[in-house]
Amino acid sequence: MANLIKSVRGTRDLLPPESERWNDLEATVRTWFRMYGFQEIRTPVIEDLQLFRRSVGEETDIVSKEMFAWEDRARAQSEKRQWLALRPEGTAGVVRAYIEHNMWERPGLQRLYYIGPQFRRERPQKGRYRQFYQIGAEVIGPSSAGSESPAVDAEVLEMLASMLDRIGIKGWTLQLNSVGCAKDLPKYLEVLRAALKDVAPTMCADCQRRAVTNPLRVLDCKVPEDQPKIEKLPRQSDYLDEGCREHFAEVQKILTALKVSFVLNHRLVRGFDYYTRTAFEFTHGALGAQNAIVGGGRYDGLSESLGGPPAPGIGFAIGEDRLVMTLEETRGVSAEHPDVYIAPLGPGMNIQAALLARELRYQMIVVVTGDESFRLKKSLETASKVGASFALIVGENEVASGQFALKNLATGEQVSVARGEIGASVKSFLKSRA
RNA sequence: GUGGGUAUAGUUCAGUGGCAGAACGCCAGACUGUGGCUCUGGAUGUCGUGGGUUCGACCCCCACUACCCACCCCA
Repeated sequence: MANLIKSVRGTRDLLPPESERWNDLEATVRTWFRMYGFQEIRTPVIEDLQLFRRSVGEETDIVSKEMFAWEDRARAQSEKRQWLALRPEGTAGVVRAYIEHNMWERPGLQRLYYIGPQFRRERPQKGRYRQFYQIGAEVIGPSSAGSESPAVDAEVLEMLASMLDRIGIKGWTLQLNSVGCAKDLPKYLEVLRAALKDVAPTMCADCQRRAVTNPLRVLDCKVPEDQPKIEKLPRQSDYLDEGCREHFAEVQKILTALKVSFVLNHRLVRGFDYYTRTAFEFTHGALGAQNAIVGGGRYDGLSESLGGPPAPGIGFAIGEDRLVMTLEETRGVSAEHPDVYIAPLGPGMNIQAALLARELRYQMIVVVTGDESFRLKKSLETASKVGASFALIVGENEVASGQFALKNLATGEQVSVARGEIGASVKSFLKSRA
């Protein structure tokens, strides 16, 4: 078994029963989205590489070194050369679709959600995969539709908080910050750079590098010795312009009134260039080093930077892999079990079993069948191993008489039931148990 | 991209410079169409890959690869 083909680095298979847990999770998330008027959008996994360069940002780690990208061979010889990429995040594609399909012409705000895989060529570790899944949502639209309102920020955050509660995530923390806007950010960066010029050389190697490439990331440093120095750096909150400051204050006011708990973290920095004003993260302690389960923020200039109309928006992405991981800390895994295992007995009985199975399935009963070649002993053994509630014996005698042996595998009790009654007696038992 | 750890049956893991192991799981049987419990039997490994040391390597050495964890980054 040495040279079998295996799943490639950073990817994995989701097998039952874990896959069922993912489905459960997605089902509750979908209904919760619906309660807030969100509808699903499905965009391609492949996009034009330029999309991510222009939205996430050329200089970010994600775009500069973590993308799976290749040149489209069909066009390589023509003038219209094109580079394609597997999407590393979901917002860019949604905003691209918003622009491409003139969605600003639709009434009101667009409330869109998506569930799907994202790809980043990182070194895998706990809670970090090269193919990972995000549950994301965006609220986007013209300002006239209210897209810039702090009420939208607050609603999105309140939705997330109650969604996490509903899913059963205990002990999350919401961290909140305002990262400024196109008007005030350049000024803050200037001040920060100036301050770092003196301090950075005394800090850790990473900070020295970040002071040049991405000064905001210095705020995110975790090296203990650097902390006092970072605390003395100028704060972004002191450089927000009037509008951003009021906006942020209003978001907090609503959240407080709604009793959504949060902590302000003026050092919260996000990794994409498009974020403006409200930025946030939901973190959870059970995840090790990769402790963010949700990340998001406002992106008021993104549409325009992609050549679209002004369309302020706010969105987030939940790390579904990490969400499931935190769930496993608190809940047990429950497997799916068939209601009835049909044990065909002897030549020709596979056909009879198929007929009966269809009748029962039409009554929404979960049916799995054995094979007529099996000895009854083996069929019953398999039936109890797969966790079926009942075994239904289908032999020549039963077919001839129309009376079938239905065995309760938990109690061992066996009854003879007329063909038309099988579904009803199975269902009444399942109902009594539930 | 950098550092540390790990690699033996389907799974979780023992193990010794001299014949490859356990538990669980899987398959079969304990007289005909009755499971769970029990008993008996069985299969499955190039001991991650490639080199080296040695009379002899699963074990010692080197390289590679993969996985895990951390840095980095982020969901």
